[in-house]
Amino acid sequence: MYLRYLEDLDTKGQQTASSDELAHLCGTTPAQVRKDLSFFGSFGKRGLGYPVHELTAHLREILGLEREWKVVIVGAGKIGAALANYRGFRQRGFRIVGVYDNDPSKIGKPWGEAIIHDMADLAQDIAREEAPIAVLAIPSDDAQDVVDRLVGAGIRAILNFAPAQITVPPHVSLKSVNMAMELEGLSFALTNAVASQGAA
Amino acid sequence: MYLRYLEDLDTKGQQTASSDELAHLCGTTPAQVRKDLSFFGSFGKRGLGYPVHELTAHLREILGLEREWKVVIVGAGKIGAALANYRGFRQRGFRIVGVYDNDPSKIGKPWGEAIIHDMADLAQDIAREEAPIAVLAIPSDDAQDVVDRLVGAGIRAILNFAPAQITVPPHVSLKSVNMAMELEGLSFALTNAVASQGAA
DNA sequence: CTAACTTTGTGAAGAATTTCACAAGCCACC
DNA sequence: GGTGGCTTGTGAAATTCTTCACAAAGTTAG
Repeated sequence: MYLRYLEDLDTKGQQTASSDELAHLCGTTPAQVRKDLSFFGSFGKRGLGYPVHELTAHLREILGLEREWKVVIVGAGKIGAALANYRGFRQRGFRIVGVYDNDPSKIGKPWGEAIIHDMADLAQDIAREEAPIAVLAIPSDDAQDVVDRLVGAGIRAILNFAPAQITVPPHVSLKSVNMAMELEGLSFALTNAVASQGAA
Repeated sequence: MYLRYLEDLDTKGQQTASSDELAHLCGTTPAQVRKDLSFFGSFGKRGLGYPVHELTAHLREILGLEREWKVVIVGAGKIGAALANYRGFRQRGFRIVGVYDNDPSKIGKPWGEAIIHDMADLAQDIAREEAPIAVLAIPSDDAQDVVDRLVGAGIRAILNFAPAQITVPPHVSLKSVNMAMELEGLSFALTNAVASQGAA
């Protein structure tokens, strides 16, 4: 999150930013900003603040964004389409090297710049391309099954959009985004009128 | 999350579930499950566990899912399409009452079951329909602007898919989902090879 | 060069969350 | 009815996370 705002400031040409300014932008506190950043090193200059451009580079390095990551998208439905078209991925160094589906009527059809591949080829393609990241945009029922195949093919990280709980071995990283669950969280907030404001 | 698994168990016909079993399913600890549930009341039976069907109903009530929520989708792009088509919403009591865009070439076109409306009508429609929830699927640049209009029209909760930090007054609930940021989290995990497994 | 002013980095204090551990309650079986 | 085996609910302990507060270090002005 810090990176996002620092990049903004950088393009605006701002040289330095104080923890106070960053905190205000990110909706947190100056002390939190300083603690967070100090975890990775001592980037700031006392009396002046943090050097925007330099810190941006540092964070990109820490996050591993200086290299290109190959990504496969599994599932050529609406969510898959939204993800494949999303410019943010390419901009940030995530290159989509393949889109896969098991629907015969879709296989071979063009899909933006890519072509939809048969899911049967998934394993060997991952192994050959050495794509470490997969984005899962398929129905829940097949999710765990496909995950197991991905893991078997050597995938190292999965971003899961299927509304299913899936399990992976400890050496594989997993993040799940569940849109229905997010809405349910809002439903709870409305029902209980707590006005629990959340920023992210 | 507990609700999701309890529903699964319920359809499987399971009568009761222990905190141990729920913890295993959800990837947490039995003590955590008990603490969480006890926050809302005393649902379990000692020696036996939690009554699956009954607890499901309780949680649905707590989350406010017994009623129907009207939802508007703002932005008829790929992400909007994915969301509008997503069955999980309807299934869980979220009814999409309108889709809006400001692109003249899209306005009036059919969109699944609905028709794309002009964003200019957004405010009055929200007020008339009394839709309390909006899903934001538009480019970042317009996000804060549209949010302000939604708030002015009386929206009470926003689910934001635009990769922008937006602010709302305290009486409005906000959740943001940022797909690029999720991928960056995975990039960090891979780069630092911590094998930090995350379930959600 | 000095003095006044800023801002970081970080121990220590404080707050929140998670885990532990165990009494109390429930069931089943004899 | 009593006994043994489970499982919840919950104070207390342990851990983690956040905030405070201030010395150290840098900047600017004169």
